[in-house]
Amino acid sequence: MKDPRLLTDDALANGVAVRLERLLGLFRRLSPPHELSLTATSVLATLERSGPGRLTVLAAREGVTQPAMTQLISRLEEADLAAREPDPADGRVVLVRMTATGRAMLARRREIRAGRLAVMLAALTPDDRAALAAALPAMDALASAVPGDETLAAARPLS
Amino acid sequence: MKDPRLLTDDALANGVAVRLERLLGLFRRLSPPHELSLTATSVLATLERSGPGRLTVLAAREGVTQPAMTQLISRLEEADLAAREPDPADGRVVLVRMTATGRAMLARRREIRAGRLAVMLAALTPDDRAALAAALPAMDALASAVPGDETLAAARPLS
DNA sequence: TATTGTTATACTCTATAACTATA
DNA sequence: TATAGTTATAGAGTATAACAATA
Repeated sequence: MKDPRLLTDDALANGVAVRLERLLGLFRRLSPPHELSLTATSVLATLERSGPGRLTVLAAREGVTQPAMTQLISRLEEADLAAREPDPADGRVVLVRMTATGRAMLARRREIRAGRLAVMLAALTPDDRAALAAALPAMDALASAVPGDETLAAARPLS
Repeated sequence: MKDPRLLTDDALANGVAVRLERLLGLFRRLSPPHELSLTATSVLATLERSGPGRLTVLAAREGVTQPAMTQLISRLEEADLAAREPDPADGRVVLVRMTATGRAMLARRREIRAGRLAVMLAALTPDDRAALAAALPAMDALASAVPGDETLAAARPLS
């Protein structure tokens, strides 16, 4: 332990896990209230980031069952936030895509959240803000390291 | 914008919000599956951090209604994770506290989560790990800036 | 016969409204 | 009369099991 800036892997994991737990609570309070479930929001975000995908793949990614995803997509479809499309190559498959309305709603929610977060960030010290800014790429790397985070089209339904 | 390390407040807020959104998904997948609801976990964590508190205050903090909290506490009590106590000073009040079992369960969940996170952190570059370690105090400051994050005993039921 | 998705049914969690007990 | 909490009832969201359609 020659370099005090570096923690052991275990200590860092504990530290990050604890902060994520607390920031999760913060995030929930920052988010516009329950017009949309947490999973629904996550599915829309996935569709926006990775493009249209199979229902089975979406279910595996969100950690819910296939029937649950069927119903969730039905609800999103009813609200005009997502849409089902047939797969020309395989008649059994349903491809789920995001609608323009869904994209707009996601953008609006993010705007509200960012606005509230900006108020809180303004209360931090400049050093803290700089540290957060410097950690953004690392957060991206961490989020991208999630197994199964390829494009939806390529991903398989989990072995 | 003389210093490239510093973003505008709005850009930083957007950046942090986007990362929190993605890391939230990561965190959900890292957590041991649904033996305990997200709100239940959050309540236990709050009780551990801030000590015993009123049911009304807990409800306000978690953003759920008072009846929902009544039922949640009943479930936690049945599982021996939390306990109700009367308030000697006011016969209407119920004080909720955490049990030793609840504390142990929370610790076990964190251990599992940290273990899984350690694997993912090991895949990052040393620079990324250092950036995350350097941002931990800022994350604490951010989480502590949440309005109503005083001790539960002092907090009021939200005006 | 295996795979993709849907339907049927039950359980958990939360909300709103009505109620009880204490201040 | 106001406040703290509970009970009653309804709805959203999820899981498991059984089913239909395509490969």
